[in-house]
Order: sequence, then structure tokens, then C-alpha cells
Amino acid sequence: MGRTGGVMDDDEARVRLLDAADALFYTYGVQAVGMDRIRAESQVPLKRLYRIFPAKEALVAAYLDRHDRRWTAGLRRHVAAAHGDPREQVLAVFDWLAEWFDEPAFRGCAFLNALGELGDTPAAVNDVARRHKAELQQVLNELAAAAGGPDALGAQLMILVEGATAVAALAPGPAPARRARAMAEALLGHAVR
Amino acid sequence: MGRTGGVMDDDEARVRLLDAADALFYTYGVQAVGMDRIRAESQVPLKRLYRIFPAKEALVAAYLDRHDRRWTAGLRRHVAAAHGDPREQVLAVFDWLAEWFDEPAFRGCAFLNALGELGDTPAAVNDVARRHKAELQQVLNELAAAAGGPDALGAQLMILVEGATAVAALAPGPAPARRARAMAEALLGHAVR
DNA sequence: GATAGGTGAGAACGATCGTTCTCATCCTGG
DNA sequence: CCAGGATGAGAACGATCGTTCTCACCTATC
Repeated sequence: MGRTGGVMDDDEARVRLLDAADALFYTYGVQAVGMDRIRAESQVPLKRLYRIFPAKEALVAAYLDRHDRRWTAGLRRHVAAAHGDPREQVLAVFDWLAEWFDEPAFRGCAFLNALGELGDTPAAVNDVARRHKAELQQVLNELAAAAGGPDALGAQLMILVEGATAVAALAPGPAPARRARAMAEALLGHAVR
Repeated sequence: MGRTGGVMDDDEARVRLLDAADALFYTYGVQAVGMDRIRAESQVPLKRLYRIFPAKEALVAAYLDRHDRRWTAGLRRHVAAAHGDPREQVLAVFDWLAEWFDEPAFRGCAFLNALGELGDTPAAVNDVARRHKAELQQVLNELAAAAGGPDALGAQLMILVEGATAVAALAPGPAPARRARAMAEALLGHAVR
């Protein structure tokens, strides 16, 4: 059948392509990275690349989709590992952001970057970006509700998360996350009274 | 002398080029807009275009520079026109953001978009983006100091401004600005006690 | 009114990119 | 050992882009 473990089966090729796409598209932007650079970084021949992803647009959409899944899963995992107190879980969001901002490869929100670069087309990019932000908003809404905050708390946390990310995009480092964390603490304090 | 009012002198050509660059680069992204599209929109011949801006990079830098100056001046004007109370001036920032988010052409922060698209090169883009954010931070610091807030207030307002802008980039409309305004009100309330 | 210099419109050029095609090579089944 | 189908490496193709060049035309001076 040929898929019993040859030199590189399609699944591994797909992983390597998405690894290369993630590293290159996120670092340099989508339009600045050509398919040949993806091929060089992934070591997957062009022919196979185009068999797995029939066009660049499909690769971009798959990159954003996997980036979204990993990002949100990382956030959820970090939050779940936090101390049981729901308020601590809210604050854990910002601790996780601080770690993210400190990564050398950090370059802001991949979805806002892609959207700013590509505009509304192709629609797949827009869809993934919107889905990502809706998912983040839902995580924050759940945490806000568990912490007993008012209805607006989820949306307020969203502004803090996005604000810290945008500020860190121009001046990387954990400082914006810590500031946003302090603001979230104030919001939670308010919610209590 | 030739500059006494011919059909179109270089100053007018420059304005038309920057108008076209602003509309097109901001809406569609820098890389997605070719020089010929700038020529078509501005009605300035290519030859003249390249005499005024010797390369696309120079046009992009000039576009971002003028965009920055207009944006910051608009903010300062709106803030200055607000009620004399320094706290009202802080809140006026978010009223101005609400108006901005409601413009049909709104597509998030032009500088973050350009930075996300182009990465660190060319350096001119990076410089203008950094200068823009530093200027915004200074405006907010001044307002925070005038309102008698703590040292951190300026940086906190920055996170609110950037957060509202990022959220609005995916879901345009004044709602994020209003929410950020409410959060700023809470910060000012805290600062008072 | 003739001429020289600059202008506008668009063709042309070289590079790059997304995508496809060629062909030598290799692995598989008989 | 041999035929054949798939694979990999990279050339090739068509489109697009940034930039430059051509050339007819206009304008302004002597």
C-alpha cells in the first residue's frame, strides 16, 4: 500500500509543510514567503506540496487553522493548570500571554497580521481569523462567568488581551501582559463588591 | 519657472499620490497594491511618480508618515476640544476612537498592519510605526498626568486604546471603544481615591 | 515660426512568484 | 531480471510587479 513507513509519507509531509508555513508565514508575512521557500524549509518536493495543498491559499488557511488550534489549546491548558480559584484562572490568561510575548519568535497576533496583509480576500483567511477571535472571546466569557464577574467582564478581558498583544507586537517582552494582568485584577476586585 | 500654476505641479502631484497611497495601501495592504494602481488612482504619470518618490519604499514610508501625522493631530484636536476637565479629556480619546471605528474605511491600525505585513524590513516602516506608537503613548501619558492618575495610567490607557482598535479591526463599529471608555472611567475612579 | 528641453502615455525589461511539466530514477510486482 | 507506475529535482511557463526607456507631443524662448 505504500503508506507503511516509507521515507516520508503524506502525513509527515503535511506536518513538515505546516511547520515550515507556520515559521515562515508568521515571521515574514504570507506574501513575502514564496512556495519555493516553503519547499526548501520543509524539504518536501513541490509536486508533493501541491498534491497535499492544491494552492497557496489552501496552505495559508491550513497554517492559520493549525495555529489557531494550538494557540487556543495552549491557553486553555495553561488556564486549566492554574490554581482552582476562578479568579486565579482569569489572571492565568495574562501569565500565559507574558510567556508568549517573551518567545523570541513572537510577532503579534498571526490572525490580525494575516488579515491586515490580505484584506477580506481570500475568504478562508477571514473565516479562520473570525473563528479564532470568537473562540478566544468564548474562553474569556467562560472564565468571566466562573469568576462571578458582570456580563461585560468577558468583553473587557478581550480588550485587555488584544491590547497587551498589540502593544507587545511593537515592544516585545512580558511587560504589557503584566500591566494587563493588573488591570484585570482591578476589574475582578470591582466585580466582587 | 514652470511652477506658476501649470496643469499639475509637483506639490499637487505629491498630494494626489499620497491620497491614493493612503486609500489603497490602507484598504488592500501594501504588497497587494502595485505602483500602476497608484498611478491610475492618482492620475499622476509613472514618470512623475518616480521623480517624486524614487521607489515604492519611499512612497510607503511617506504614506505612513502622513497617516501618522493626520491621525495623531486628529486625536489631539478632538481631545483639546473636549470639556476642560482633564478626566473628560481622557475619555474623549475613546469617543474619538468610536468615531474612527465607525468609518466605513476603518481597517485597524495602519502601522500594525504594515508591520505585520512587511516585518522588520524596510527599516523605514519600522521607524514610522515605532514613532507613531511612542507619540500616542506620550499623548496618553500627558493626559494621564493631567488627570492626576498614577504613573501606570498612561500605559494602561495605551493597552485600552490598542485593545479596542484590535477588537474593532475584526468587528468594526463603536462598541469596543465604548467598552474601553467604561474601563478608563473605572481606572480614573480608582485613581481618585 | 523654428527649435530644444521637458512631459505624458504606455511599451519594455528584468526579476519574482505561483503553478505545471519533463524526465531521469527508483521501487514494486511478476 | 524486467516492465511500469510513481517520485523527486528542478526546469519551464505565464502572470505580475517594480522600474526604466521610447517616442510623439507640447511649451517656451530667440
